Amino acid sequence: MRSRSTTLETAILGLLADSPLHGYELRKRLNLLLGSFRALSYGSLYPCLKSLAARGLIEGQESPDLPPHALTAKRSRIVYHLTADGKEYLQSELSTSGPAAWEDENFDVRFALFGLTDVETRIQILEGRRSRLTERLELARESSRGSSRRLDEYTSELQRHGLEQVEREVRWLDSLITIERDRRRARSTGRDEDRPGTDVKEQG
Amino acid sequence: MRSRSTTLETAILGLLADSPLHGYELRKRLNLLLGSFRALSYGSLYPCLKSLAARGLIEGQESPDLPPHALTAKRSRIVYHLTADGKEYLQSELSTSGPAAWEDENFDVRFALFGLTDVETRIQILEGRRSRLTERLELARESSRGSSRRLDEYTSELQRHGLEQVEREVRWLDSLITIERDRRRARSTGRDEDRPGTDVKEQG
DNA sequence: GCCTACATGTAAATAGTTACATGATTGA
DNA sequence: TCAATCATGTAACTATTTACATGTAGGC
Repeated sequence: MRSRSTTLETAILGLLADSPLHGYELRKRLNLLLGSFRALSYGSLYPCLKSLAARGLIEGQESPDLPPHALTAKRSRIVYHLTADGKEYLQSELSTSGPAAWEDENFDVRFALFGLTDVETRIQILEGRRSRLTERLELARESSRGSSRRLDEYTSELQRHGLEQVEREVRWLDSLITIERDRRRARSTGRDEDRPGTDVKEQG
Repeated sequence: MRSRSTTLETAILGLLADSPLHGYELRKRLNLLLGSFRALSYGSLYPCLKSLAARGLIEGQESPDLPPHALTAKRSRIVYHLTADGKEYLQSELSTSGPAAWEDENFDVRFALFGLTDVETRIQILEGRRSRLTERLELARESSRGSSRRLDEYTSELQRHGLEQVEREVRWLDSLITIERDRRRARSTGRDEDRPGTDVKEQG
């Protein structure tokens, strides 16, 4: 119970907001969610679930219903669902748009949960992320100019490639920002509801 | 002295192979080397230097020479240089090309030190890295096909973007592999020396 | 006088992974 | 019967950052 990563906690709460799940299944979804590689181990997942349960944000109950074709119950699995406190906490987390939301460690998870986030917050996070990346590009170019000794062939190729990847991500963000701004506009000219998220996810 | 990351150690030894440096300066170079962002803190650097010194791979001495315009010595700085053991160790590290060399944590450092690595090893690392990435692409595509429930709009966009970045890196590796194969060919048809690296870095 | 950069270092906190321990179920 | 997948969990280890502690030197 020593780790208290908001990243992992938010990801778990976000998935549980969709449907109740047990640890094993949760892990698979999490690995799918977070870029499909970057495996998360049980050693971090289960302690985190315990911690969330201890704080009353989720509740677990040993699965009562047997799977369709099973004769006896499998190894008892603990299905977790969000409590009212948990829902409230998740919504308050998802409505923040400070620097924490667009740093490397958190951005992916926050983006993956955009379906539960309102348009205004989505735009703020995307713009924050964008300025974070352009700031990096500035620093990198500045330090490569200011550096007295010029770099080794391979080192400079590594840097060039790194910068290119970041530039590409900035363009990706630009296209996303455009889309979200259009959505905001469409929303304000149409119905003027402002409930978070509910009308954003799934339209096909 | 509790951390023994080969990544950081190799990076330090690689930089010291070029010229002796003190910790403060070493950190700046390290941050330049490793993609120009991803700052490394003193809290990991200094303990690592101590550990390397304790194992006899590097040696530190309080700077004897004053900077040109100084009246008194600045706060004593400790300039580290590679020992004979350190050089040997570094060369043995740089001649390995196993999976460890192409995993995420190590690849960048190994690539940045290609100037001290021989052609054959360079090619093996690049090819290993390439197959590691294509393996990931396979897994990701497979799991997205096999997944029963289709993904949320934002989640699938995140995945699409992630896959695109990896695909791009594969093409980058392809071009590097081509270059290195040409070099190997040029080398074998020309002079047939096989000393590692010395004739690869700096030709302008 | 104060802020920035230089310079070295330690202790505690953070965020995980790996290896271990246990055991049921399913299919070849 | 043997391996793979399902399922939960703990202890030890790895690697790192953050905050602290200390002090010098140069510019405004």
